[in-house]
Amino acid sequence: MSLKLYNTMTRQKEEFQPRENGKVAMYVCGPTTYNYFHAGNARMFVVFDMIRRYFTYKGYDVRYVQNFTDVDDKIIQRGHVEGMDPLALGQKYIEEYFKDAKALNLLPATIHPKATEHIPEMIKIIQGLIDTGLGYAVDGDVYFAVDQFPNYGKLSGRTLEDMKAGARVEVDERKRHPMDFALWKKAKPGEPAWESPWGEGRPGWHIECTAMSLKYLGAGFDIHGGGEDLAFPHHENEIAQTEGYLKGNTFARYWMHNAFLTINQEKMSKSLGNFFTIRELLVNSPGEVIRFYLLGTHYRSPLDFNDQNLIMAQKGLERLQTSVRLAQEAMKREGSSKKEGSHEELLKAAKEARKAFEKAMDDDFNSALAYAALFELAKTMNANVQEDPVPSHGLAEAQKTLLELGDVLGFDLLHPAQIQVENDEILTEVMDAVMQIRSKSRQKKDWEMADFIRDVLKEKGIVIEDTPQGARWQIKK
RNA sequence: GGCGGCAUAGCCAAGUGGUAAGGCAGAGGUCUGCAAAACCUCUAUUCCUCAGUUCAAAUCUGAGUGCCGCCUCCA
Repeated sequence: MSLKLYNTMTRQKEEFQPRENGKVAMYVCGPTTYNYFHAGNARMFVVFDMIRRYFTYKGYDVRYVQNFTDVDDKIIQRGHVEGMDPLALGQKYIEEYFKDAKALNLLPATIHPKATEHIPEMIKIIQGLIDTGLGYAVDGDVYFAVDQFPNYGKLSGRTLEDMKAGARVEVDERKRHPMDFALWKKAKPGEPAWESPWGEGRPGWHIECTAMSLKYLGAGFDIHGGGEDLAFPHHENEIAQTEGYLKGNTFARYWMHNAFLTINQEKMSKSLGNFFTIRELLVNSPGEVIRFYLLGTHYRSPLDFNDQNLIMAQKGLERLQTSVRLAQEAMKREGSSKKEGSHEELLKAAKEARKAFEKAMDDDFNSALAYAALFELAKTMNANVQEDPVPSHGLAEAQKTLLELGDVLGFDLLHPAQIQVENDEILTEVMDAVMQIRSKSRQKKDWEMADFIRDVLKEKGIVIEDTPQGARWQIKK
């Protein structure tokens, strides 16, 4: 039952050993809130949400911290463009984040700290770095001296020499080393600013994660995650400043990075402008479909985004939802099968699905492989659901397992829309009447009328299906 | 220039030494007044190319080709 995960730091899969028995402390880099988040960001959120859920399933008490970068150059720039106070803009998109997160069924983090609420903690760390010679102030800016930190580059597997050779950026003359990065930025007039020992300014990008992760998780916490583009420079710099501040103690024990979402094989990014926000995608696709699509590929493989893939995901998810629906309908029917064989087959299938599911997820969270376990179970359920009488006992267990495992991946296979319909008394009564009328037509072999009713309702998004046990209907958008 | 990743059926996608999961699409069949759903059967002698290691390779090694990412803000 051991769980293996790929650690970017060591470039191999390692057995997960928590810092503290039975507990997992993880920090995931959250969004910079200057816009709605896009599908690429969503992949990261969904992947780590899935990881978090699986740890919980395994019995760990998970403390999950995801920050909001609510002050930074892009927010200031965007605020300027929109004629809005940058800090207010940052808050606005924090609120919008939660709307989209809900649609994707992302669990709220244990703590969602904001950069702007942790300035004093950051100043303290920066001061500590200056005191030990790892940081230096120049004209109101403060930089981290990378050549004073022995293992700079250990996460991304490069050396200062490598980077010097490949430097593509104009070097700020005031820096002691070209790769030195900002811990504190002096404010220009009109920019959001906080008082500090070096004058008015704002924190550099990396320092917030150091301050907030140390505050809420403490040194040497278990997992630090993010998109693979964060490995360098963001996480590299976090390691340097944090372990420098901690006098060499380990910052985080496992580093996890998800691969990108691509569009036409190219990285989807705000910089390239080739992105879709989740808000836009939600107009045509339910959040659960987007989620199903995002987890259908292992998190460390690139995933190409297009409409066809989204449609395939929708069909796949519907298959699982249909299976649950069929099982529920079957169990409502009278009687229970005497045939032990069906019970046995279902119980065995449930057991094997769980086993295969766990095996897949234990191997570096292979959600794509875990899907196969769900589909196999659904297939066995479907094959037994038509039996009359119904093997209720085995079916109930199988359905329970399918729902539970689906939930671990963040899918509600009970199909919320359907539940809503069932709670709508008027709709249910009207539909009962319509179904009776159609049933009469069919008894009189008035196929024209029966088909007409079916066609009209289909246009309204209500699908009627005739079965040996009678007709049934469901909402399908 | 430095560092790293990927290449599996029409499409998506698992599989890292033992003889190709799963999904979507497609074909045939069962059921059905028809339709839908579901079920059954079929759909990669083969995993970018070439060479090598091995009893055995999609999996390991080397060379090559193609695509992508990081090195600058980026999930």
